[in-house]
Amino acid sequence: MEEVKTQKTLNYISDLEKYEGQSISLKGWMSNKRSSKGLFFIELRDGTGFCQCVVDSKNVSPEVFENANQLSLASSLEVIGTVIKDERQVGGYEIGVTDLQVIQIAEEYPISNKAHGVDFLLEKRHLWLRSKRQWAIMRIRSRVKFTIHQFFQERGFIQTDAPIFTGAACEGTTTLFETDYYGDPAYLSQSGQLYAEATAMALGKVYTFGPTFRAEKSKTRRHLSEFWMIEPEMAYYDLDMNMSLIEEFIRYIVSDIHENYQAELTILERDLKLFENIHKPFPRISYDEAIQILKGEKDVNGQNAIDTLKNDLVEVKARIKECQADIAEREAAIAAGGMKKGKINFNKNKIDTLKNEIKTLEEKERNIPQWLESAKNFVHGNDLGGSDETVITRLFDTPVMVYNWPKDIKAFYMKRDEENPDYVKGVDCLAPEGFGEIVGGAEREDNLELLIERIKHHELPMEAFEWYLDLRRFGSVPHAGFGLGFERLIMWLTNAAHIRETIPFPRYYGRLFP
RNA sequence: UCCUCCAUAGCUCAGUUGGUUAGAGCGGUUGACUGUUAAUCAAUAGGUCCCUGGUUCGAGUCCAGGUGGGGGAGCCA
Repeated sequence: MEEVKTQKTLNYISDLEKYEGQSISLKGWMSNKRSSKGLFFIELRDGTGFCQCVVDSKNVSPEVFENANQLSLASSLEVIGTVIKDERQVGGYEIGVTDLQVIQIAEEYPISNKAHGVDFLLEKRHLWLRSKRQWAIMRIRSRVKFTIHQFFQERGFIQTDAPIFTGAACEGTTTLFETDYYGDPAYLSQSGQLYAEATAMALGKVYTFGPTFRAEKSKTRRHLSEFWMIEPEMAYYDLDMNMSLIEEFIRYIVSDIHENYQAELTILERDLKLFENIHKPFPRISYDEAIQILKGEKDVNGQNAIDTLKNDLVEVKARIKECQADIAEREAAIAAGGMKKGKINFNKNKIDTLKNEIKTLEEKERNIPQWLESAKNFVHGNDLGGSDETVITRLFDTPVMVYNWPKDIKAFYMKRDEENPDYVKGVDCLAPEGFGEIVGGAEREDNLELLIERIKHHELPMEAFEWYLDLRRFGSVPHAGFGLGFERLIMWLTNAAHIRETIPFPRYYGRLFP
């Protein structure tokens, strides 16, 4: 290889403000290029950020100018130039290029800066991760992971890992992935909770943070087959202490992102209302109250769930009419003739965009009546469905905690309510803006006899739970914990359209590659 | 497993009651333009209309079956 002129220390886009007026070298990839006569605007990304590099034929040699000309999308390169403050730029700085060396000219890059379908992008996930939105989501994901550890470590929690191979289904409800374990069947863990209960009895306050696996053939924007879950478990905590911890925890993470990840939130076009409201207390409502709200029997802050939903439907229908009128108008204008080609194309594009919007709206138009029916006809004692959660959280601007659930729809290990034995001390935390359940938790049943009764009632294999029952035989104490779906939290924070965007390489029904 | 929508150029999509040679934008290529922000403008290449069968003088369009995908239900975080 030829001797390459490079500096020994690397400079990064994230540090540009330190180098204002100085000459530096940046190594990265070209994410976009615009040109004018004698001028190239090269958008460079280096992993730490994005920055426009200006190649002016007046300031560089003909060879360097030709190098810039050759660059194709995603090509790798090194740029040497002066850091110039420029308010027009997203990061506030641009590079006045003096030298530019090509590292590799990329083949035709499949991902353009225009719209793509989700399936196509997931097929190219290894490349899609380079796109600006994905970049922002991955950075926030990394930060939240760090912050979660920080939150618990600061409070004296010990991280304990739960096994991934398990011999039996923890809760006996969901479908598990079966594997061959030295000739015996084993399952990929669907929850680390029971193990966290054991380590909590050893270490007091603990948390697990690892992958979990569910073999449900779910095809929704909120499900993955492999996802990360964080599961704190605290000895001597009751339901109220548990709820307070959930609230403090979520507020801590959301506030941290708001304070430190402004640039990423801007790229993601995240509505900042979430961050303004996160300091308000999270409402705690019982299951019974939630049902009353859902059925429209009880208002929240003067708002009625059923009326709100009906109003949504009216608005959707009105918007569809608006779009249709707009399309008709533009089509008539084109048909009338005398329009220039550029203007015709602009209008055709606009029409396509409107048609797309109508498709999305029509899907809502089909769904909302179903949600209305589901809400109105909700039978007390059933579990809340995804649409029911949306209807309830629609009325709040902070996360909402729903506690005290009918025992038959919850897992066997939840502690029964002494005052009302048909209920258990479970809690679900629902995120606003339609993102739904992000936390499920409970105070655990600490009474040996009652726990055995519940295992029998759920027809679970008693022998598989003997070790778990030991936790109640030897110094049983009140304790509580919760599980937080990491990707659901990221989805909510980043306003991701799909949970598949919140993990580098998503695994779900129908996808194992890349 | 059920309900529902969809499959046309590399990508995102139009394509009318079945009718001659299937269109646009983006991306690619070539050219113009010295401050562009998904730049703009001009030209140009690019097609197994998902598969199989059927109806018809004639199917991208209609019918049946299949395959693949989106959204939702169930289940859940």
